[in-house]
Amino acid sequence: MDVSGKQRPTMADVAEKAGVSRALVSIVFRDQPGASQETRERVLRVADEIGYRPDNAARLLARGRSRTLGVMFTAHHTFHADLLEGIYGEAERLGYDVLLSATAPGRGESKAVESLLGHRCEAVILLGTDAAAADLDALGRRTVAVAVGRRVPGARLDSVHSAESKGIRQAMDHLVELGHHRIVHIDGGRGPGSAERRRAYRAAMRRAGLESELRVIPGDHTELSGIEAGRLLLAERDSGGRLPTAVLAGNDRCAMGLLLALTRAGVEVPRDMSVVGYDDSHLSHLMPIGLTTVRQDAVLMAEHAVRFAVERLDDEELEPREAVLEPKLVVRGTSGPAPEAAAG
Amino acid sequence: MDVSGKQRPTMADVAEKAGVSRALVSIVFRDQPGASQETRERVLRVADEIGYRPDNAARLLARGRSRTLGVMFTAHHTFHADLLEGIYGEAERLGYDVLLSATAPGRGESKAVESLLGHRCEAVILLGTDAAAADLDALGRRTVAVAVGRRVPGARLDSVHSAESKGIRQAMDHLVELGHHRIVHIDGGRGPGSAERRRAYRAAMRRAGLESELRVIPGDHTELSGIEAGRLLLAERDSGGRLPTAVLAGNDRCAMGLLLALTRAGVEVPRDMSVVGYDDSHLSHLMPIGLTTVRQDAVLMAEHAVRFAVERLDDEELEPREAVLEPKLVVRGTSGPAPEAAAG
DNA sequence: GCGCTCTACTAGCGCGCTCTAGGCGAGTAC
DNA sequence: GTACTCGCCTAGAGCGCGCTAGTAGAGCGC
Repeated sequence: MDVSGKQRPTMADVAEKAGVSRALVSIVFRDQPGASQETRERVLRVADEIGYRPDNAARLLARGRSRTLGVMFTAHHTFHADLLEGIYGEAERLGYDVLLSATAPGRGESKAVESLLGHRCEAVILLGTDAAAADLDALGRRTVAVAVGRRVPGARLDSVHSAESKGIRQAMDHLVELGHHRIVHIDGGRGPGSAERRRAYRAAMRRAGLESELRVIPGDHTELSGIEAGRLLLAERDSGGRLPTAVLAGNDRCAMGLLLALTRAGVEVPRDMSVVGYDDSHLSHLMPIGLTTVRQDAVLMAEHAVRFAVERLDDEELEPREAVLEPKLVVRGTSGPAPEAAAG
Repeated sequence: MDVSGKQRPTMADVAEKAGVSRALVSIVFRDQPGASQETRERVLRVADEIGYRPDNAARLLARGRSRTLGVMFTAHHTFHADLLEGIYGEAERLGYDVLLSATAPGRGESKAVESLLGHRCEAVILLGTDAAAADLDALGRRTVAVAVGRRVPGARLDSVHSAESKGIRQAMDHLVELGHHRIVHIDGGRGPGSAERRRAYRAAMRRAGLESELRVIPGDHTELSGIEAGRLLLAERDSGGRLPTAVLAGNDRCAMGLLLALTRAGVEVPRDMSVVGYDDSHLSHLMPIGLTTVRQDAVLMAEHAVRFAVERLDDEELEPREAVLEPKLVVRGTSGPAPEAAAG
């Protein structure tokens, strides 16, 4: 009866077995008016019996709309994982399905996006893209796109990011107030938001009259870059230099790596050095004394991104919009008074 | 000309503009024989001009097969991120597309799987599922499914996992050889592989004549559980107890959390305590002195999983198979001689 | 001339669904 | 009676593609 291979049952099978037309089955499954309660129940029962499930591909095709959002993310970024949770929630609320596509070594952003578009996503949400602005502009013209965590001035797409400069300014004010002078920044290379953070760091150093101490160590938003920066600083100390009293990391992952390198080498945080991260990803809460970091509300960002996408789907003519969320410094245990200040 | 909304161009548009039939365009895009080189180039050029891209939904529908694998994973698991990379690679090699669906708070495994199936994935690969064996069996009967990182004896699906007991045995042998007696295991609750690891730990302790020291602290494969276990141990020490000399963590994330808790509290690893992880995820390489861990080759596991899925798609009648990969202890910096042994 | 093969191409059905247009019977109004 | 509505249901076109069957034309042998 049923053993004839794993042939998916179709609407026609349900219709036949329930003694109604295909159209009626369709109505029932779309939960639309036009069928009696009795028939509805019978159809659903039969469908369940023969294991029928609507075929999305056919559905999309027939409907013309897929009500599916594509999300590009990077597998190893914990902050992206935080964002994903928010995206799933908001998308479900708005009646959209979500498809994921990861970037990974050997699988660049364009491949990931192509895959999504090929699966008929109506819009793509890019988490932390580092594509050229021109490419993003082109993408935005071809389809509905939203960039998260990154400003893309002039490009034809919506973006959601936090006011990087404000976040950095808060962090820097915090450190300066604690008496820090030698404040080093490990940056995020061409990662999303890095340019703004770097700029804000420089500005803050100047404003505090610390231009002479200004120093940016190149990094890339991974634990490894934090570890390497840590090693670099420790090596400098060992060859007679002085450690900075505070480090402003490019993000939490980087801060995490740095902390590991430091604690391993016996540098106590925050007694000997303060460390501030950026993101407030899952990691930051986890640490025993907590990472002082600049909070970007992942859920809020995610919700904005989804809403932008959906609103633009409803009205293609919308001008590109930009949501700039207020970041907020969260002081936890990794920042404290500067050693000099404490010593005298 | 082109401004008429964001209407996706179809094959017919390309055909018309190139002055050929739809079928020919189809041939060109499927890279099939039956078109002259000249025509091929013209069609591709035209397609590029008007921004045509094949519509997957229609494609699947017409073809009957989607050649798409669905992967369920958990957003915050770094080991899953490692697996994903391998999956993408192997799937591409075999000509399959990959669709991702994450589990997250508020989005259980069944939801994630339904989403994949709804998008016409031919097979689903479950990374670290903790679903009941009966559910997995049902899933395996309904579609082609592969469970990664978990044994599912008796269920109608393929599985790929490592020989947990061997891995644990190697780790335990290593610790015992180093003179450790008080070896505690933080387990992974009902997480994949946990039961086997727990059992193997117990067996190893017994074999080493250390039943009296046997102790399992409940955990759940997250950093947090490592931190909490760390706090617990430290609290016990502070109220007069003794720290274990070694901890066998449920996975790397847990080991990571534990290390953070320990180093924060001034417990030096491996001088005061040895820590061994499980997975050899990205994290483990990153740490300055490196985490001693049991290596599960993510890429290899991923490749097996993809191949199992594809092979079963080609031959539905295959008996359920199980790939058991040899794990391998990787000794890095977090394990060393037991304190007592070193002291005397 | 015929039949044959080979290459380059096309017509048109069908995948499983949505959705518009409409049918049918019963009720309600006049 | 006609005219209209309303609730429940169906016929059938079409979504964008893949694919089978077939055609047109060139070349070649006899």
